[in-house]
Amino acid sequence: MAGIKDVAKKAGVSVSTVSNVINGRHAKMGARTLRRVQDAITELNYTPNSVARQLKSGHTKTLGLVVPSVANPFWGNVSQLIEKAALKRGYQVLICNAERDPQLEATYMNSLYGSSVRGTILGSSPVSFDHLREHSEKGMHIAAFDRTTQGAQGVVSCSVSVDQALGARLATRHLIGLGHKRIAFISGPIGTSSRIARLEGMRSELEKDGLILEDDMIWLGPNACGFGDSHAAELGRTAARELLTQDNPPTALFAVNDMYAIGACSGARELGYRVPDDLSVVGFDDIIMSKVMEPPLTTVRQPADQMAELIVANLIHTLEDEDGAEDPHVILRPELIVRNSTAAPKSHRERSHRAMP
Amino acid sequence: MAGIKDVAKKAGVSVSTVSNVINGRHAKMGARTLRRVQDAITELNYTPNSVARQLKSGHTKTLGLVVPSVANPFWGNVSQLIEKAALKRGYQVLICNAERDPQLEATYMNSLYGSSVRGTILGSSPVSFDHLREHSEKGMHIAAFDRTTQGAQGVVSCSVSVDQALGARLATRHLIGLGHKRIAFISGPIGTSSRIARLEGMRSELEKDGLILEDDMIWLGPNACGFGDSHAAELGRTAARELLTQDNPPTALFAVNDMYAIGACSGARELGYRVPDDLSVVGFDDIIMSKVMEPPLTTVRQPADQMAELIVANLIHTLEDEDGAEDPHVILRPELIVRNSTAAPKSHRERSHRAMP
DNA sequence: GCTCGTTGGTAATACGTTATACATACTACA
DNA sequence: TGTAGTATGTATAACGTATTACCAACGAGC
Repeated sequence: MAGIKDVAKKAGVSVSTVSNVINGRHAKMGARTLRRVQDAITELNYTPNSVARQLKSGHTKTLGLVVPSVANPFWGNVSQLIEKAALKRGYQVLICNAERDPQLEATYMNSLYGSSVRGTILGSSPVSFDHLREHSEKGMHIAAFDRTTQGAQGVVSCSVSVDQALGARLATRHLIGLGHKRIAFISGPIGTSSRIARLEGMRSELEKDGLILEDDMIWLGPNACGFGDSHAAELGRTAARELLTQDNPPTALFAVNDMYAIGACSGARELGYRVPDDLSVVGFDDIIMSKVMEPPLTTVRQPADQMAELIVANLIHTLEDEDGAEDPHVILRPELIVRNSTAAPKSHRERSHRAMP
Repeated sequence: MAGIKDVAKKAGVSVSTVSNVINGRHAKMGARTLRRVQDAITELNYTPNSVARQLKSGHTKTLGLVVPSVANPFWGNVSQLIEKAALKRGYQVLICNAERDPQLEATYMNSLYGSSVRGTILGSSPVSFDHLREHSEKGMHIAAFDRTTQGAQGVVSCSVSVDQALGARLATRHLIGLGHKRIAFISGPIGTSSRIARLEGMRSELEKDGLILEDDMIWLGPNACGFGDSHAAELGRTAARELLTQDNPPTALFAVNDMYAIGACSGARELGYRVPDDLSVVGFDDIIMSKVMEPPLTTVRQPADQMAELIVANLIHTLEDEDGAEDPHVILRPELIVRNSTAAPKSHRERSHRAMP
């Protein structure tokens, strides 16, 4: 309610002087005047209106962050890490839950652009970037998080991601090493580039051993379902039930992320399967929950804190310097964390036993 | 980059005319002019600058949301529900992770106020509202979520919460009914009103049966620790380890929320305890994970979706109508969800067994 | 022919802040 | 005394939009 003018009037100085005080330009200012202005500010409980401020300056110290949904613990965690990294550099962040919906993403992007945001971080999103091209052309800097930038030339200014295919290969290799031959992949709708990469990584690793990823070993959720991430665990549960009740069920599951994996464990248990004795499960992400659940989940870790730091640093760099980040496209190595949800398949163990004595 | 002026120039009309088109006031406007303006808008790829718009109109259709941390799945979920409820009514929401820190809360509140936000929803926060009084006086409408409004007269305009003490009593009664006598309470730093209410609810229910909540049955985390919610599971794990290794350990745990409960289960297992055979655990919130973990967690459900709807509706109502919401302070009933993490204590079962035959 | 209302549009101003350029008063020095 | 130099402030034009008041043209009714 109180504006800079009110402060000026109360202190008996000009608006400009108050502005100078606010912005720390009181180097060459009378001590008495400075004092009076400060008193007036506290007395009127004055807060500068940043809307007006940014209208003037043309840009905000604000980053957009578009994620599938903060209800998914992975993205909730990432959001917080990104916010912290941004805050450290004097930037705020606007979080948007786009539910992997291109339409929604575009809407949010428009709204961000209208709020003078000129840099936004895009969490795992649809393969195509076409719906965002116009924003990029208008001057929005887009940073891709957790996805390749394939098909995004010119619209994405920087990116940070784990090598998705490698992560999938590590998981698959681990399962193959344990003796599994029939391994299923479970995921929701596979419309995003990171999910495709994980599926293909798994397929290619299997093929190295002459194994083939059959169609009945790929579970991609109900057709055309627009579920956000809130239902991931639920879907994982359904996936396990359907896969395990079919003829010739898998002995191991590779889930596209930890929430699906956790749900799958639950679904398997309901059918009387024990994890890992009767079924091995590998996840992706290494969310906090994975360490703490029963059994602790074998999973592929994404170094979320490091990724958050990098993406924020790079985006701000491209925003502030004209010449862009020195290394705009970072790909990190994921790490396989072996815990207790994986073991040799039953048949294999029995064979080994017989062979042993 | 393209402003309303550019559109006007391109269409050969005045700025005001374009403004009229944008805001749907083209009722009595020449079809040809309208057409030209619309063409110019799409051609220039024009997006209205909402910063300028709100500077003019003085207020934004934006709500603040201050939560401990979206990295906690409960708050992540709540945030998404609140965002959805707000969007439905044409409002955006700004999410802030304040880590239960009064200082940070005040900082965020200032920043929100400076962004012309005049209504914010405050997730479980410190007991005292003193640090927010000044904002309330400046005209910020504050809605309390998941907490009582005690000590908040005049600063909070509406609130939605579950009856925290009742929830704790339901949980405690359930454990007492199973035969537990030595029940521990685990929580992080107990600086928030909802946590105090849960602790006191438990204490009072125990006393109904002549049971006393000893000091060594209350675990409140490391002294003066400023942890946000990211570490809740970790803390729960530590809690269980410390409580179970002391003399005369508890037979049941009531955790202040599900994340602590899940962590506690993990910690107990590491010590060789089986849940629920050797130790019963009850949580609070009923996050998605609770249903899906092993064993499924007995917990006190907060109807998060309903709460989100109510708080948003009430806050917007007080914002738009001068006379405030008709029922500004809603207290809902929590519900005990009995799953598989609770059972009769061992001693009790043995006694029963001996008595049986 | 005159006023009046209607239709389709324009011009000007305000919103709260910042930045630029300029004004004053005082000091130092020739 | 005049000139330059140096502190210390101030006036004012943007920023992009929304609103208010206003204007022109054109019939219609008197």
